[in-house]
Amino acid sequence: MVRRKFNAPTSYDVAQLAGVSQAAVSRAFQTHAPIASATRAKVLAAADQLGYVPNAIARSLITKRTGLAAVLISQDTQRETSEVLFTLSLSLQDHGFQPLLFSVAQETDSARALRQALAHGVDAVISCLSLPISALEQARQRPCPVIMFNRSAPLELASCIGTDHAQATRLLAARLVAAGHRRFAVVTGPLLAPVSELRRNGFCERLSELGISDIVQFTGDYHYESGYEAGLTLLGLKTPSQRPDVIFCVNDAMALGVLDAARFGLLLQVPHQVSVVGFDNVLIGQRPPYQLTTISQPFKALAEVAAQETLARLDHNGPCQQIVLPAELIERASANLFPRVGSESG
Amino acid sequence: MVRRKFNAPTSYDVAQLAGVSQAAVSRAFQTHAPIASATRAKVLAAADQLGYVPNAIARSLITKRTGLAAVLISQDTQRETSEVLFTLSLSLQDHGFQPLLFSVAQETDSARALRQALAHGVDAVISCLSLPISALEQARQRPCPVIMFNRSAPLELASCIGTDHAQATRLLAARLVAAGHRRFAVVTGPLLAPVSELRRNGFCERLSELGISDIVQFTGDYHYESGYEAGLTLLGLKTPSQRPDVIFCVNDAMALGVLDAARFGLLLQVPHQVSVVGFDNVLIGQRPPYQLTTISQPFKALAEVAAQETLARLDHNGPCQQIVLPAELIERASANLFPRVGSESG
DNA sequence: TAATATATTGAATTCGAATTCAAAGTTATA
DNA sequence: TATAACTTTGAATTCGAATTCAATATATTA
Repeated sequence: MVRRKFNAPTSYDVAQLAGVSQAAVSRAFQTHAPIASATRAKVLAAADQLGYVPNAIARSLITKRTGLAAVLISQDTQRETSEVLFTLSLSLQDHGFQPLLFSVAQETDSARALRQALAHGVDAVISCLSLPISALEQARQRPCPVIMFNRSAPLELASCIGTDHAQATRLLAARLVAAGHRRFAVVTGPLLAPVSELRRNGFCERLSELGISDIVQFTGDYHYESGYEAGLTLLGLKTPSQRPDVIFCVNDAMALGVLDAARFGLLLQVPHQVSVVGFDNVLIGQRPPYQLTTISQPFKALAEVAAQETLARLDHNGPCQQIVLPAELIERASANLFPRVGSESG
Repeated sequence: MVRRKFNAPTSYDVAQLAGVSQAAVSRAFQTHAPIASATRAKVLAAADQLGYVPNAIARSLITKRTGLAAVLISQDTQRETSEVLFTLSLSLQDHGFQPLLFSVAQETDSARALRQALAHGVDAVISCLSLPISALEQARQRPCPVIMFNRSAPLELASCIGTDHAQATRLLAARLVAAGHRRFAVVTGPLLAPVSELRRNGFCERLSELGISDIVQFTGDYHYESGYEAGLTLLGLKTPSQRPDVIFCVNDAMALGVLDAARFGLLLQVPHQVSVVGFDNVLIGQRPPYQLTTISQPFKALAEVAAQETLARLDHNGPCQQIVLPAELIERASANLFPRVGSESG
């Protein structure tokens, strides 16, 4: 008696039942293989009867394709963005890839995650984490294409798909100035957090171009609590006339914190006494108690582009591309943002 | 010139450089293989020099282990639970498994997802989706252990790890009655949604045991908007005396909707005129504008248990287990929930 | 020292599907 | 009808590491 660890039938079992060779079975399950349709029908019938499905492991050993796409994320990048992950998953699946998740506790563990992904034979890597050059070079010599998602990298080493954070905050800055705001404060993420930097720099540079340079800054950590603290600090001044009349937070979680600090902590009127703007368009921001003005990233489109880029890099051996998509300003009641007059180019 | 699609060195390359056989290389990378430590050192040095890492695909073909654990989720099960996914990922990774994600648009697509997972040769399946018996049987005959996460299944076919939803809502019901509430309303998820049923049934059964049977019900869809609608419907009665004095929603998203409908839509005082309770303990519920009383699932513990159960089923060929962990009541300002007198056993 | 037990070793085989290649079958053309 | 051109087929090989098994080397015991 043959004793297999797996009971799953193999191509030989199917071949025997269908009265053909193993090669025929293999061909029956491919789209462009030379096989008579009658033969294929016989094979598929036999396969169906046995419940046969080609073994993906054996297949990848010879085709060098696993159908796996590594997705590198960290707790932080995932926190407000299960939306990203889910959208990305669906897009990847639609294009024939299964997302293999590599979660790291800290973004600095990204290199190890990449190495593991390569050992698993993934066809491509989609990284929501920054990666050191050395890691990117390891991937290239495989070769295994890397697609950075909202992160940057040298274009000869990886494709970069992302939102145009800086452009979005440039437009926001101009819009706020046009609406009459003059005293600005910015709440950022941790120092050196790449996305935080992009958003802040776009905002501050445009303000500076418009002649506003004394911008109060507060360094937060992306979380609600640090936003709350920022709100108390920035708005709880002895001399109210010095108080910023608008606070821009580089993400929504902190903006919600600022809002609550302003209203519940300091009993200020929003947006009458202070305007608050966030970035991310999290669900809760659109609810009645918050009505947060914010910027929305085109995640669906980005995920779709990332999946397509994965295909392009693999199938057509395409070059690394940089693709940035514009974000959208969502106007709600948390900010005075009067209708703009004329067009404003950031 | 040898032309390989992958440039990665193989065990033969390492063997040649180290002056040993391919078998020796293979053994050098295993923990309990018979090999002299001097030989292993030679091999590892050569491997290091070439940047060799064992090819996981080839290894799995013969070992029948891929190190992959499928995680089945849907948009709904993921919506409020990126926490689950992340915690689960970390636990699985800690135990040597890499989570392979299968996202489905609807829970009814779960069988197809399971079939795909099996074709990918996953070592185990962790399903946050209900699965039809036929699918579970396919998995068993592999054999590939299945662990249901907050879903039920016949215990001879799958392990079931989950929160004790019914017990939690039973305790809640008793607690609300003890606090003096008498007119109850329940907002549920879609009809037949398994978790929604567990939560509602526990709640209603306990109320019924305590002599309260006329409980108003509203069928929602788990989303904020349906909660808002529920709030308007349940609380916007012509005769305020008929109004429920407490509304229990089977998840937080709907509870937030009810809260906003009560306060902003109908200008009612919470919890003075109506108490609202949810389930899930989403982040935003703990913020000042909501202060939602809710029930918190022990996700970290559940994820850890699920990962351990995966190991137990695989390595020790253990039997399917059912493990339920208690949930915790989080008391906040959205509900009148006076200190209980004496102990209450649900 | 001889005999036995133990530790290491490498050649050959295995896992399961895809692919190569030569042979056989089929159809189209002269 | 003979020939060329194409289609279909299966035997054999391949992918890369793990394992089996017989052979060799080393250590232990009598």
